[in-house]
Amino acid sequence: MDNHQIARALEEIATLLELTDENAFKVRAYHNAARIVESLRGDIGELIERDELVKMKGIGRALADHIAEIGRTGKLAEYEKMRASVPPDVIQMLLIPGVGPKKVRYLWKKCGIKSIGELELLCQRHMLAGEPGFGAKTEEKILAGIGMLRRFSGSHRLDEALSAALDVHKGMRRWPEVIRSEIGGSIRRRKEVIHDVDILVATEKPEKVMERFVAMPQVQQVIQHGGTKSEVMLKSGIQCDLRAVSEEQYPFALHYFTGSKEHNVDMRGRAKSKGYKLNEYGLFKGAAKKSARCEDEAALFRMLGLDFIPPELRENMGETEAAAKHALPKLLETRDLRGVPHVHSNYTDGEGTIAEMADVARSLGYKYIVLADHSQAVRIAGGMKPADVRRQHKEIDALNRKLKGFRVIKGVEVDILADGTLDFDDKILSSFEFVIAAIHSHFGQPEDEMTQRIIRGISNPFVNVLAHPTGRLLLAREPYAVDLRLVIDAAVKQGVALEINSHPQRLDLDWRWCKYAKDKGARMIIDPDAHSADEIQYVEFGVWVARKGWLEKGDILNCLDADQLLARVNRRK
DNA sequence: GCCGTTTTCGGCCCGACTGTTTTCAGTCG
Repeated sequence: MDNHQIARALEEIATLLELTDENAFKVRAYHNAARIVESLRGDIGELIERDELVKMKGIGRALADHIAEIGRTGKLAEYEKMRASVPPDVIQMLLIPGVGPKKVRYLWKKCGIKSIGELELLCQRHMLAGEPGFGAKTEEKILAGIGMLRRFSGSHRLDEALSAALDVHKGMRRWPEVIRSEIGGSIRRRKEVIHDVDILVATEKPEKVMERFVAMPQVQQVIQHGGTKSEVMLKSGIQCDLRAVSEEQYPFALHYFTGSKEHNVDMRGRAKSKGYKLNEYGLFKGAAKKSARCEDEAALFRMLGLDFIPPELRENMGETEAAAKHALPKLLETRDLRGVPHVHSNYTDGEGTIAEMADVARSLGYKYIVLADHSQAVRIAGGMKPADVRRQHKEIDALNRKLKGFRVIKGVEVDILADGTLDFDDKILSSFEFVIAAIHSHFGQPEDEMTQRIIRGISNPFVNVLAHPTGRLLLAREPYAVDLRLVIDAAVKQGVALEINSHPQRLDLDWRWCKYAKDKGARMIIDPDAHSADEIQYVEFGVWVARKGWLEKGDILNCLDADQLLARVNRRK
């Protein structure tokens, strides 16, 4: 079993333990272990063999043994019986907003309800009110929750959540009661998938702000409406939470509501060990009623002996330890990028002409683009035949003669065919200055076949970059089965860079792999895979991925000028 | 279940909101 499968098994056990009313801290230990295993890069089999899991923080003797058993046998004997005793649809009920393990357990054990459908029926017939802890309002809330669950998946891509958040936030900033405000939560941490929008305001009149918030035109339904905290469902289908604090409390609250939860737990533990109590309202020494003063988040980190931790890093992946040792990376910034690789034109499935794409990139301050239209096999995108390539290269030459201080590099996104050969022969490939290789077909191959296919594809000496290494489409298509570890190792060996495809639908390479790739000596490029001129700005999303992955300027090839970039990649041939 | 520069036992982050409650449990983040 691989890391992901083991993590899922641990999550499942944690959920089962919740339903059986097990010690909450034990439940947390399993959730925590699942997260650790999920973010582990490298071969968990080796760690199991060498019995090194137990050395990791959060995994003790018992969990290490359990993980080993799951890794070897695919299951955990101790929990098989429990799993068999809980009907799978009972677990589904936990997905209903407002329904947690305690309620599910009661409904299942005392009322015999085994599925969301049964629960819905009983609520509609008002047969639940009267049970201890359940009333008419609870029935309404459960029905609303079921409706919400059916209408909305509850997961949204970062670009969609961000634009919904900005829309609400823009309106809010005009209110006279709002002193300052910010979008926090996983959007501020730039996670690729978002569950809800968190907004924080500093104000002296929280009730007034809450009234305005729940009455906003973007609001579809009010879920909660309190004096300092409210939750609504937006018409866009995204849940939006608002918290209000005072000006003095704001930096503490901003840190708290940015998360992640795991980062916060770590920070609070750190505060506690230094004799403080940390919450969203302040940092309190001993039993003090009055908080230490911090004008911003940086001051809060300083109080705890830490360097400022950028929001993207706050995932409890070693950032506080690094901050304590003044060893945080100097993260990549968008202005470090000099050029834009991987843009498409109307030669294939792009909307813009080559000149239009170049113009927009130039107006954004970039020095070059790498045009990379599809090769012939990608019929649906109108892939280029050799004659199209020759025509395109003439057009680029003519354009480059006219452009001053900007360059269009002749590139291609060539398909890796099912057997690992490339869609153009070496003669045509040699006519390009920059070759990006990609998978666009036969996604269903078994893992070892896919892995070998990709490795064979990138071993062609004309290939410079492997595009979107897993092929995932967020919330739409799973990654294809591939051993990314072997692929990254092969890319490093071959001197092939890995793409951080910045299209918000892909964000592939995933940030969780960036650190592994970097440690192995890989280089990355950040590109928008732009199919129209306005998509060039997607590179920002790729920069966020790189930042989440602890990457610095020196890790990214398109922080180089065009000449340096080409000199660098041409060393292969 | 984990963990230890106060601890190998007894802690484990902390608070808002809601609904069903006369003081609190459940849920959520």
